[in-house]
Amino acid sequence: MHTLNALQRKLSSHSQFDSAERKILAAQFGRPQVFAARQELDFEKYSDRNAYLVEEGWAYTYKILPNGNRQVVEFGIAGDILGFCELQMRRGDLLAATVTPAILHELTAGSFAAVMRSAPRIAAALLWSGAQHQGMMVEHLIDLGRRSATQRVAHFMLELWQRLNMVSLGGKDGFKCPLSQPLIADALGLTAIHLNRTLRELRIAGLMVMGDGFVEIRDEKGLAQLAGYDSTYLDQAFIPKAVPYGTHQAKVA
Amino acid sequence: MHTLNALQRKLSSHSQFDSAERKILAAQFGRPQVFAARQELDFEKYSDRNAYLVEEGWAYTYKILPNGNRQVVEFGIAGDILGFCELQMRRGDLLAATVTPAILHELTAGSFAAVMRSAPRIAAALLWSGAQHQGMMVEHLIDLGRRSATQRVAHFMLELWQRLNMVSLGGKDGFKCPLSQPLIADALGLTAIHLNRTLRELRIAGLMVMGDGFVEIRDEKGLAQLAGYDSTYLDQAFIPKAVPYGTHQAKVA
DNA sequence: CGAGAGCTTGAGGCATCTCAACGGTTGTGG
DNA sequence: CCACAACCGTTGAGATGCCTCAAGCTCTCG
Repeated sequence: MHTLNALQRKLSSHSQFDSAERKILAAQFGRPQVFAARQELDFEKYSDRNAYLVEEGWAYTYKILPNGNRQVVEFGIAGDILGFCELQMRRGDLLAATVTPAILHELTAGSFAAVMRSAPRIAAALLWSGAQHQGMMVEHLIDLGRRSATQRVAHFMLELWQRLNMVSLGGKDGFKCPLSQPLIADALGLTAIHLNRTLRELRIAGLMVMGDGFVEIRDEKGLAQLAGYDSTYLDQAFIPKAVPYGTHQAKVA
Repeated sequence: MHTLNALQRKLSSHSQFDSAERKILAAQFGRPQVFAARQELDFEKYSDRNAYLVEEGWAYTYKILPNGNRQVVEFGIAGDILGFCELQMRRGDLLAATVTPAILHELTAGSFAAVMRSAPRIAAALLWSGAQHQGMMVEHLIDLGRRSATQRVAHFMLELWQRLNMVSLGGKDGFKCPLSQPLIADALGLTAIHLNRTLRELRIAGLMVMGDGFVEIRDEKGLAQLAGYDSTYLDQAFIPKAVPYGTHQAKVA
């Protein structure tokens, strides 16, 4: 039961699980597999569709356009679930791959349903995590739509840092980051070339330095102001007042 | 029970509801309110957070950046739910407003929980709709990140047309569209000025015409090819094979 | 030792933005 | 009923942020 640490760590800021709940999680999600770096992930590996829960390492989802352009939709780190929406819906054009060597749990629609059914508190935590995920997508949208290149990079790095800190993978003044410049560029809607120049600007401005697989945040406040960064959409403290979805003891007319 | 038609129409492509289920829907979601055009919607109207289900009319969610720029996140038409993720999560910076006069249902976290609990098939349909919604956000992301202005407009219009058709609000060769050019521009990450020129190009190319509150699709295939439009992410036919979330009769180890 | 990938820099081009202006429509208040 | 404000749609001219093309260097891997 030493696996599934990442998901529990992430959801723990929402609620702690007891041993029965941990058992359910382990039974349903506990099939970790080792993947090499730069390996494609198949959302249709079996007859049914499946999603991936990241236990360790980095992965991402992306789409290739007809003209060959690539748009990275999201990066998955420990505790993240990739392909959740593909689980619900046939959608052949969204692809996924690992960045680094990674340990992933393959989730099926059935295992998901079982968890939602039998462990209401986990279900609520997963929905909370889904809402957070959607908040990130909104922010990503704004990045691409209305922020300049420097703002995008600053915002992206601050968000990534906070996400890593939420699963104890960040450092005091930076974080390990295996993402290549072409990969980040395709997430931010930029050219790798322009991203490179933007990173240089941020370095010269004394705001942040990226290199050697590490991102060093030199001036958090400066970056936050530049990016208009407001982290409430990742807020861990908020717990909904109302009964969370999935508590199935009561009957309602 | 003549209200809530829009949601049922939208979800009907996923599954049909019986009279008991319709009763639950009406009891929990059936509090329609009339709103004027251009009216702000408050996600914190009551002590608890609330979302809005669109019954009739058009609305949208957006965010204002520190520099005054606006990014429209999504447009809501009949059957759409705005602020779902805000229901889960405190997030003060996302705003919403009506475009036209509109009839909206105010949804609370509690009413949502009650539906999820007591009507599994509706819960499954709502999750399906949520997945579709997320698919749209992915496509929106790609619009902003990797498509040219003409491609964005073409893609946006085709998607909107299909969404309207899904709730029987579209026409054979176009649709009524109350969105102003500044509004669409802020959704697509463009200037209103440039959007205007882009629309002219599309008109001259014989692909589509927008004017007088109507969008006329002149060459659907041409637009689809230009935009790289693939509508599978809105596919209505797909129904997941596995047991949907929320069926709570069985117990799982 | 060669191939492939990433990082970096230079020079030129273009898609889109900014600033500016005008006419039409709608709503509003005196 | 008129005057005015606010918003929208449209067009022009100039500026610029980002892209494209091109090249060289480094590192890793087979």
